Amino acid sequence: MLDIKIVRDNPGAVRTNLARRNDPGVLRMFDELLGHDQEWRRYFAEAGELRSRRNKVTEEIARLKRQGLDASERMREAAEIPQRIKEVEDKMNLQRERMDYILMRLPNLMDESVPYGKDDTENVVVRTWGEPRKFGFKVKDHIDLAEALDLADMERAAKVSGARFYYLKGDLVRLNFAVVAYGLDFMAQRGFLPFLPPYMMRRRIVEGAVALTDFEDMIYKIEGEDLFLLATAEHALLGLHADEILDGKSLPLRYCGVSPCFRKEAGAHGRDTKGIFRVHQFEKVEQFVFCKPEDSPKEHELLIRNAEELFRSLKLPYRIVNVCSGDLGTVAAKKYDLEAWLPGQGKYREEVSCSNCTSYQAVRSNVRCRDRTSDPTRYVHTLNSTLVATERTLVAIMENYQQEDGSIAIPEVLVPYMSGLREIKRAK
RNA sequence: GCCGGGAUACCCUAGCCUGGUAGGGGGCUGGCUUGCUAAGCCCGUGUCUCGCAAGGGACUCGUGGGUUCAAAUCCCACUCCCGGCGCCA
Repeated sequence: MLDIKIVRDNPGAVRTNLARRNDPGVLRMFDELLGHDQEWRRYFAEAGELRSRRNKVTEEIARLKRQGLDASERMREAAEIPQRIKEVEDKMNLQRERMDYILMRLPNLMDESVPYGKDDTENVVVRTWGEPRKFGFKVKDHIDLAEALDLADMERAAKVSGARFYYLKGDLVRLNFAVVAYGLDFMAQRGFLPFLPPYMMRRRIVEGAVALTDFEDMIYKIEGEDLFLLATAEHALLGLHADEILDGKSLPLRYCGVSPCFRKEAGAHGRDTKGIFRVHQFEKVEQFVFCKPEDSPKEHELLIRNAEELFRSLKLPYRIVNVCSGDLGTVAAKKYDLEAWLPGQGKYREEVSCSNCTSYQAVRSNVRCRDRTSDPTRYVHTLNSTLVATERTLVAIMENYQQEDGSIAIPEVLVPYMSGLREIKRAK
């Protein structure tokens, strides 16, 4: 959510930035917002004057009564004010509701370095690491590998739970948790405090983190309760400090969360319908940072570097893209994706998404900071990045580490987390 | 799930019964004073809004309603915390 004060101070600059979204609806909403804000302030001032008068008369009544004098004339005068206050407040609240409606739907301001583009085909590659491996045999995709080695059961998952669910089996289950455990150690070594968050959250907390359009498309609701299934640990980590004023000296707060992630992904039909690349649940180790506004660009670079180091340690070739304006989404001011090379598809595919959300989530969730209690408060900046998301990373490992005999080698760094197992073969 | 107690500013706490300017302590901040392992005193300390500014005004006692000229205080609903009982991998 945009900070209304920033909007008031620089309406022209904010409008120019929003115009880069190339969405006429956004500009229309923005212009409406300015109108509602002016009206709101007018009614706000009027209500303030009325309350001021009422307070003065009320004080006078209290004074007269203390002195044992007759206050009935004053009380008659005061009696008519509450009705008028209510009328003005109703008008004021109507304007406020319309403002909030718009503010909850306007996207974040984009960073200047975001490239202009219509969709994900126009993201800009900023660097590439590693060479796609040359295979001396016919390469399989992860679906064929899983089937040949009996590492997953998609058909029975469809029977039990529907499309886009899966059973992992055998050593692939162990590899899944090896990746999580490795990721967790990796983060702890870098001073990120690990959290295992609640897997369900109230609406207020989710709304503090995501755009409302994403809400319906992505989040599972618990029937009959004000609870929603976690789509990423990011949301729960942000919610940790909702409505708090953080001590500036404690910033940056560098956290990591490990959790399952549940996603509806409505509208994604037709893409990646097979296999475990795009699914309704997976596990993820997530990086999350609360920092001072001036520090967010360098924290953003830190988070993407962490993800890169992890993928390098797994020896998975990847590239980093700077996500363009048309693919950026509502919440992030700037986003890097890490795309790993998938030999089975012959493409780089998204494994990691690393966002600088600036103050967008902090305003929605009301997270502020200050160095001294006598200083004014400021909204913090928040950043989040995948470190590693298991099912997608399993796909990358399976396809990149496949061997001519059909088995899959275990990346060196994961061997200790697999009790020394070095390759996954077909069980006898 | 049941019974009882509670939620006051950055932190702690008084006020609630009996409605009438939210008081005290700590912390932080700025200032003043005194010759010294520091102490004392004073201003400030949340949100919104009007104003170039100086400075006004409103709001804020867990949340939302209600009663009243006036609500931290009375009434209703809800949330969370603490204690006891019950249930429980």
